[in-house]
Amino acid sequence: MSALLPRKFFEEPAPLVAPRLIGSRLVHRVNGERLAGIICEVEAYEGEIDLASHARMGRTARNSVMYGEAGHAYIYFTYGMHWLFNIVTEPEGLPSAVLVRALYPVEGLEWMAQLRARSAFQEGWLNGPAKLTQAMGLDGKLNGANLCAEESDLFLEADLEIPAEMLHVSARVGLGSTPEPWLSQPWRWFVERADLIHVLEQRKPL
DNA sequence: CGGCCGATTATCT
DNA sequence: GATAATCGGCCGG
Repeated sequence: MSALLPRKFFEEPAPLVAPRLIGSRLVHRVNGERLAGIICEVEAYEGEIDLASHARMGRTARNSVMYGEAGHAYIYFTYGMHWLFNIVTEPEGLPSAVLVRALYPVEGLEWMAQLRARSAFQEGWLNGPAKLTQAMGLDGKLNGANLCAEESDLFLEADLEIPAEMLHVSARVGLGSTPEPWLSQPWRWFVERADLIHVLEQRKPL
């Protein structure tokens, strides 16, 4: 049994929580089966001051879970067709979240294949924020879900230590006309050569 | 390869 | 009425 990431883990600024999430395991229990992937790309969105964040215009119906307790799921719909999955950070009242942009698939690959039949390659199933929600079966029904409760069907487990040389940082992507300095803020973290994660998995001590 | 473009609709001005 | 924390297909070099 792996350890559930506790509430405390998430009660910090998103740019601190985001890199620590790399290597942890996101699990969705569906029909008694586990769908799971190792987090290998994230972005931080921190506070109303961050002009790339949904919270930049203050609290609205859509972004309200960002203002709530840390360790809940913020799942929103965009581009008329895609769901994106975020993890809320910071204590209540401070709107912050970490967008999960890529996973490496490790459990429930058969189900993922069903959910994402159109992609031929397993490698490509979870390497994008909208692709991973589709493969993991995440959508608006799970918006606000508590990720830290024992009985939750969606949660995170401590898992891999990613070697520092595999972890990279860059500006966030897809922000359009966001003004500086927010456009260039180095708040994206990702694993280069995510395919090597399966080697790390096999080396894991029991 | 890389870059451009259309899809499709909830949300906010 | 405009925009969007994207994706996949199509085009040209």
